[in-house]
Amino acid sequence: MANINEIAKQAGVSVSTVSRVLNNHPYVSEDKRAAVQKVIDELDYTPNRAAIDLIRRETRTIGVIMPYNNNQAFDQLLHGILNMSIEQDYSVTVLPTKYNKDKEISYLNMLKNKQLDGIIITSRSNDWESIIPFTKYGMIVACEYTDHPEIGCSYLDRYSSYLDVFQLLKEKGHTTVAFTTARGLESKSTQQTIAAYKNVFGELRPELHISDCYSMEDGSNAAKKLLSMNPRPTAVYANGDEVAGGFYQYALSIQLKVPDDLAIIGQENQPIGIGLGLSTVDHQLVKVGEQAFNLIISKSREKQKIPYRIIHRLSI
Amino acid sequence: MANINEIAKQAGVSVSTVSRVLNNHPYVSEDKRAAVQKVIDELDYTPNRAAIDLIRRETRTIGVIMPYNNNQAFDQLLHGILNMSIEQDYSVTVLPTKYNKDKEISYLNMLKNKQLDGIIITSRSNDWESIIPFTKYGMIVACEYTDHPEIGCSYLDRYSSYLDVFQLLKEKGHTTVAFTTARGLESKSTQQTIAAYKNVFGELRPELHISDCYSMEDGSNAAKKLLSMNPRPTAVYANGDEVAGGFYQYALSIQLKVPDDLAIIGQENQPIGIGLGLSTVDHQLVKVGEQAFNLIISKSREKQKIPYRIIHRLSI
DNA sequence: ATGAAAGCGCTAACAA
DNA sequence: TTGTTAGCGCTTTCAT
Repeated sequence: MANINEIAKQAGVSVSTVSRVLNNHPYVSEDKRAAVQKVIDELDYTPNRAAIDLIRRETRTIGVIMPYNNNQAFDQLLHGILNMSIEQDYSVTVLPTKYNKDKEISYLNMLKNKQLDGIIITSRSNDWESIIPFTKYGMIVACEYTDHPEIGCSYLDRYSSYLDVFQLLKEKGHTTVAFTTARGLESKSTQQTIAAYKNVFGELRPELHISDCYSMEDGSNAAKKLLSMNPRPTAVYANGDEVAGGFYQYALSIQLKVPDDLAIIGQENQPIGIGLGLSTVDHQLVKVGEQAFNLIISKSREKQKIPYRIIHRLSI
Repeated sequence: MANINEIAKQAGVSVSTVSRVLNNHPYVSEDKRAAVQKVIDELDYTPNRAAIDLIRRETRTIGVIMPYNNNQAFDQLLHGILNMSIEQDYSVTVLPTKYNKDKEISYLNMLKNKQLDGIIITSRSNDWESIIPFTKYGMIVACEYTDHPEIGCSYLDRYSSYLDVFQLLKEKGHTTVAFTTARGLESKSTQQTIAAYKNVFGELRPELHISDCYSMEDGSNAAKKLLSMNPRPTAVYANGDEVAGGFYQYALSIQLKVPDDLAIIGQENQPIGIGLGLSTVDHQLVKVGEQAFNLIISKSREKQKIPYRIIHRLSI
């Protein structure tokens, strides 16, 4: 395809003038501008983005590190990020890690080679010490809280949220309450859940915590295990509405009534929870994503807490 | 950050030699190679990607046009695409359109300005005539069938699949069967559903088709409408397992038994369907995505049909 | 208001 | 095996 020299030649002007009309600079006479535009249209010319990126030292592209894309929570985050990227005319590149440390680092290197202006980390497997050196090359924003001043944060206060829910359950008279998590102890959010639990109920009997829950099916399996205990839990806090849905389904299948026999509360206000009428705590992940994007492009390293809200339906 | 000239100077070699070690070219003596590598490590140097893209005329990045990211079906496609992109060391950029025609065209322009090597269209609002001119600038692959030879296709044979399901339902003795779709008549897949329906059942009473169904809640609402008809449908083919789940939920809530009073079959083998034991037709969207990606990077304009499979559970 | 020219950081053809 | 050099397509001083 034609380049800027070609346009300049055919329009009978210099490349600088062409560049000026391309970038809407002032101080271009109307006739020259028109002449240039005419040739641009005729030749169906578009400036080469790589050349512009090279000279401008920016790509207007940001990357999103996420373990999986086929997961409701990460999907909500991504959705928020995409919302803002459209408004701000940025591109976003998805960087799936499956929690592979090396992969994660290789993605961070895209900052170093100027392929990306910034990276949003929705979940990570490397520790901050390995990540922070890359802030030298571009903005890094996390969707979790961290003290490190180099990292901007758009986060939800999981601990408070978990505390709230467990307290609510306790107030309703539940003494044996179970909960599920996605990852195990290597995950900060699992650790926070456990801490909140202990804060409210004193101690945690290990069998009341089931990890590796992602789908409705996982929820059903967890319910099966939990509800065969004696005494069995009277309430469960699931790490997502799909998992909560699995609990609901299994409970019904063994003639337990929700919430009388089993109280259920999920997370993230997902479609299935709406359909099933499950109470949930909405961590507003879409907003978390939107805010993360805002931090990136405003080059801010602020720590921004996004409020959660408990949505009361009929399952607790 | 340092550039290739800096490395060359400090290593006491020419830039070509540096370039050669960077690209693992043969004909570099071991000592020079070592010297260069040493400086590269010391200076923590990484080649600038924009410069490489500029000269190579490729970005190793492909774009994925999709209406929404927060949708199970598109998510499966994206998942497949990401699977292959990791293997092939490509980046993928998400291009959300919300079915906005202009936005869609602006994304296609990223091919023209060399920002993207190729684009996968998972769903579109522009007609092919507007899209095809862009094949001049890069590969375009669609996740639907089209005759146009310029467009590679990784597609599912929706018509056959719909035909199969309706036939199955008919064989089971159902005469009044309803179905749901996402979009209305502007969508080819809706048109195909209707055509298959008419092929099997002769005519379609308009009230048996409900569009704009995306979530479980939409499914419940559709069920409410459908099941209050007289005579009411005895089977429903939902355009997704979440929608099917909504039907299931509503049917149970009014004491209808599945499948005796209402047979339900969904699509895409989603977690909720597994949890609820709903029969479904799995269009293998992950594979469709993977194949689309393969077509793009092998620069093939083939038409590849991905087989579907009906998964029999207990809801029909 | 316009143009000449010097890069941005890299690759590759050519020469040695 | 190595170096010189001419670009890739653009932006941006600096003159004029």
